[in-house]
Amino acid sequence: MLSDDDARLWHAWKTATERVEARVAADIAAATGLSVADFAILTRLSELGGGALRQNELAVALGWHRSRLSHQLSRMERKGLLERVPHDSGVEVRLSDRGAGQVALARPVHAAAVRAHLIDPIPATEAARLRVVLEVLGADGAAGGA
Amino acid sequence: MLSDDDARLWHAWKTATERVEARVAADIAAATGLSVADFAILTRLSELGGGALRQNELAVALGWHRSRLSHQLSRMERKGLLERVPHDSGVEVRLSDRGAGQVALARPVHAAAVRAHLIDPIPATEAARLRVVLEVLGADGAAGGA
DNA sequence: AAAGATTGATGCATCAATCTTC
DNA sequence: GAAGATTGATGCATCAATCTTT
Repeated sequence: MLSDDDARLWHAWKTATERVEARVAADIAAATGLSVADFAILTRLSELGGGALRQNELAVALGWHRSRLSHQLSRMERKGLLERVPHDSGVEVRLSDRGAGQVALARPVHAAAVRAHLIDPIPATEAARLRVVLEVLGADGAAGGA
Repeated sequence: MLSDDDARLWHAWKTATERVEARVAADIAAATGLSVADFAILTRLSELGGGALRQNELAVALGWHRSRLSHQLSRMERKGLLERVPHDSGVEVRLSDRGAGQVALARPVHAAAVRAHLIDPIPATEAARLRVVLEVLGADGAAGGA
C-alpha cells in the first residue's frame, strides 16, 4: 500500500535513524561508559542546575515520565554518578564528583560524535532545509498524529 | 562544542526520529496489538517465505543477530503468532493462522501510519532530496563512523 | 571446529499500582 | 485528594556463555 518511492523513503529513514543513534551511543559508551540516558541526565544537571535539580524539574526538562526518571536515577545512583537528597516536597538530585567528571569527559566526545555521524555527512546546502523538515516531523501535532 | 546551528539540527533530529517511530508503533499496536518487532518478522515471513522461512534466513533478511531473533521468536511463539519446527541443520519458522491474520490486519495500518507520520508531512519538493541525505547517513561506512 | 540456536543477565522504556506528603 | 516519587512487571536490544548438530 506504499508506493515504491514511499517505501524507499521509509526504509532510508529507518536505517539512518537507527544507525546514527547507535553510532553516537557507541562513541559515548566507548569513551566514558555512559549511556545516552546517563548523558542526558548529567548534562541537564550540570547545565541547568549547576549540579543539582529537583527531580520533578529534571523530569520536566527532559520531557520524561516520573517512573522512567526514577528507574534511571536508581541505576545511576548505584553507579555513583549522582545522589538523591530528600527536600521540601520532593527530592533533590545532585551530581557526584564522579558524575561531574564523567560528563566533562563525555561532552566533547558527544559533540564530535554528533558531528561525525550527523552533521558532517550532510551536504552544507541541505542542512537548513533538512532542519525545517525535521521540525515539521517532530512537531507536537504532526499531520495525522496525536 | 557544537555550533548553535548544529545543536538545533541535532535536537530536531532526535525529536523527529523519536516521535515518528513512537507514532507508527502506537498506531500498529492500537489496531493489532503487534509491536514493530512482531510486525517486521511477520512481514518477512509472509513476503519472502510464503509463510515459512528458515530461522537463519530470517535473521539475515532482517539484519538481526541470532540471539535477538531467538528471544523475539520465543515471545511470538508464546503469543501464538508462529511456530518453530526443527529442520535439516536449522529451524523452520512458520506463520500460524493467527499470525497470518494479524499481519494482514496490520499491513494497511502500517502503511497509513507511515504516510501520516512521515510521508505526508514532508513537502513533495523535499522528498527526493531528503532520501538522498538519509541514504548517506545510513550508509555502512558513514563519515567518521564504523 | 564451525554454524545454528538458546539462555541468562543487564540496561532501558512503558504501564499500572502503590506509597508518601502536603 | 493531588502532586511527587517508587516499585514491579513486561517487552525489547545487546552481550557473553552455552548447547547442539553436522
